[in-house]
Amino acid sequence: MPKAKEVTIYDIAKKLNISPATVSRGLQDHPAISKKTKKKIIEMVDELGYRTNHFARNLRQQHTKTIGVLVHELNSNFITSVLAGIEKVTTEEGYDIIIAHSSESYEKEAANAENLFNKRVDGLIASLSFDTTNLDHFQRFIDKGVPVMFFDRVEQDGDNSVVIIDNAKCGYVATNHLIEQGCKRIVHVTSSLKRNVYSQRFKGYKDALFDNELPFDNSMLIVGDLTEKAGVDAAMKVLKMKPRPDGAFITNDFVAAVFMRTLKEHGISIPKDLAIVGFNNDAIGHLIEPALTTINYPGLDMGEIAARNLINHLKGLSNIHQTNTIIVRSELIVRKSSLKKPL
Amino acid sequence: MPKAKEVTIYDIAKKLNISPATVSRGLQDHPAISKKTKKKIIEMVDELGYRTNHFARNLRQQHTKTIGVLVHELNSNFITSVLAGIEKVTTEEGYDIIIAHSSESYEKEAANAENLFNKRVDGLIASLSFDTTNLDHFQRFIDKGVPVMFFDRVEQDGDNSVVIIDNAKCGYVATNHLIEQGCKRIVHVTSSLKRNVYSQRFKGYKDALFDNELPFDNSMLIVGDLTEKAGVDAAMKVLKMKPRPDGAFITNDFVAAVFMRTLKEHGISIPKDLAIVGFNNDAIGHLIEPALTTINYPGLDMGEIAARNLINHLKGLSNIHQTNTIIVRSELIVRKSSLKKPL
DNA sequence: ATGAAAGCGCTAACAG
DNA sequence: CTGTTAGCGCTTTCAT
Repeated sequence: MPKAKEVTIYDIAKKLNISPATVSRGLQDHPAISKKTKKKIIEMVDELGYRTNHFARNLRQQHTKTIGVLVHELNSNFITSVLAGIEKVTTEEGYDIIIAHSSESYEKEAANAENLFNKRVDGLIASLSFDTTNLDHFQRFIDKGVPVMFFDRVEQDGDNSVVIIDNAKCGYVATNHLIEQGCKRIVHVTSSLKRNVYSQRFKGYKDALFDNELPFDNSMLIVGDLTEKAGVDAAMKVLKMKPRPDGAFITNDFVAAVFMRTLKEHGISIPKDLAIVGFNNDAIGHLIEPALTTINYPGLDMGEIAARNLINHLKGLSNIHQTNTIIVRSELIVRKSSLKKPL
Repeated sequence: MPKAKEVTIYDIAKKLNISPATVSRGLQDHPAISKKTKKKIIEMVDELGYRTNHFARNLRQQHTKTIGVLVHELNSNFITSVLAGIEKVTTEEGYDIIIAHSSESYEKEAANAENLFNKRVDGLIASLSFDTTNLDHFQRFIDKGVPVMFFDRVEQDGDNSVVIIDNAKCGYVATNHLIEQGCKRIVHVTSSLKRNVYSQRFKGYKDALFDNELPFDNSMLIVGDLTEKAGVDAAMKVLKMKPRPDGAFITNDFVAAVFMRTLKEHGISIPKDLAIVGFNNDAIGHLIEPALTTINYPGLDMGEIAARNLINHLKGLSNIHQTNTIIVRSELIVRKSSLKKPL
């Protein structure tokens, strides 16, 4: 195990017969350093293989140039696009990110928040886990003046800064599309209504029914988690309902795919007997049969926007607390799973 | 923006009328500190809301207690399970991880490696990107004595420590299964044969053909990347082949799903006309129709093993360079996409 | 069982 | 344009 000593700015300074302070300044492209010395410094850096010691720098500067990202899971298209968006702007701006995921558990989310807090991230971007109901674990950040941006799964009352889509509108559009296709009895398969995204989609769904003078009763609302089992259970429930529903608006593509498969296994024809609209535009959507109508929303943009706003705030260029809520566009993508009528 | 001053061990020391050194030792559970003072320290920590400054500690100790994880992508089941495995043992051991992904690009991989190197991770776990052909960017780690564990996508010649499955065997088993089902003309859809995993699966495929006295020629090998387009292209190629193949061993479930969909769109019946075996056991596999026969391998275990070995090495408990290659189990999961005969 | 003191590598205020 | 100096918060000999 070779143990080559680390090169420091002192080594560079000595070799060049200048002071460490000058080296430090040269390295940061400080305006008050002559081009000549800068060049000499850069050359010596290469020659000696110097690398900055971030710990020394952070210790000194009292900030970390890293931002924490707290998500519920990593395994969806949507989340990975958000991550990509965040990554894009953070690396542009020279920030690092630490990604933590909570596996949809409140405890883990709180623990991760704690950990990121202790790591002293300069800012935080978060999407809440499935069973998170209070935001106490973010209080410490706020108390210390560490800005927090929430995205997608957020707590909207309160004065947090959030980046979201118009979930109510999406729910409305999805449901309305089913109605236009001739559906009269549309179930809604969703997840915990305590989470903003689901409660709002539900609201949009109900509004669409109401506006079209279709009745709603509670048996048409099927709540589960987002697992495979939830999809199967929902399908089994629907199979037992009389009269049988002729449409389903499902809050998640994966669940929709499972739901569809299960119904097909029981001889239901999609979309003829029952039309389906999902949510998220995940890759599975156009691999299953029939291809899944769904709501698309731009994870990449959400990530970029969240990160951009956070960093601008950090740089003092803007204040996060002024632009409280940012809504990004979303759209219905029509595929075969919902088409009872020809286009 | 409130700016509450950070609490340091000096504050604790002062309050307790002891020295900072004692506080430091108390915090690390040093044996030479009395239970009484330890207790007092812990209490004061809670009272003042002290949190360790990792930068000061790292600066002093010259190690970071973080390990870097370099992957090609985040968006597969397999990778997220590996990550979960790594996370499990690293958190147990008090290590942090920094995840970087290269989007299958060599440049990004090299840049990420560089970045992790500069972050001074204590160790590195990596799976190579699609078009990585040389390992120069890891040389710096090795030179500095920073241990590196590769998993899955690795470069096997050379004396790197790797955690892998027996890809050749998997290729053999998959192909053999198709032969048992009565397939005579089996194509192999795969990705760059420069990557060990693909070249070995290819080898297994060829060996199985050979052992069963089936001919192989190059038209049966279809190489692409792992995108949707690759799946479509492969299917189009197969449609034009005469005589038409009656089996396909495909190195990736997603590509297999696209491949299957495309063939079905062109009137090919699966598995009757053409049987398919995929690889990875991704979630799509049992959502598509017919459900996909595939090779399952335990990402979680691979992650745990890689992390465990790395950390043991770091702790001096074992030497990574002795146990060069670790092979974990893998298995064929038979579903309908390959079943020409009843079970 | 505890304390004093030095130093990890860097930056920034101040001085020139 | 450059140097001097102090100090960020922690750990770790070496003393006691």
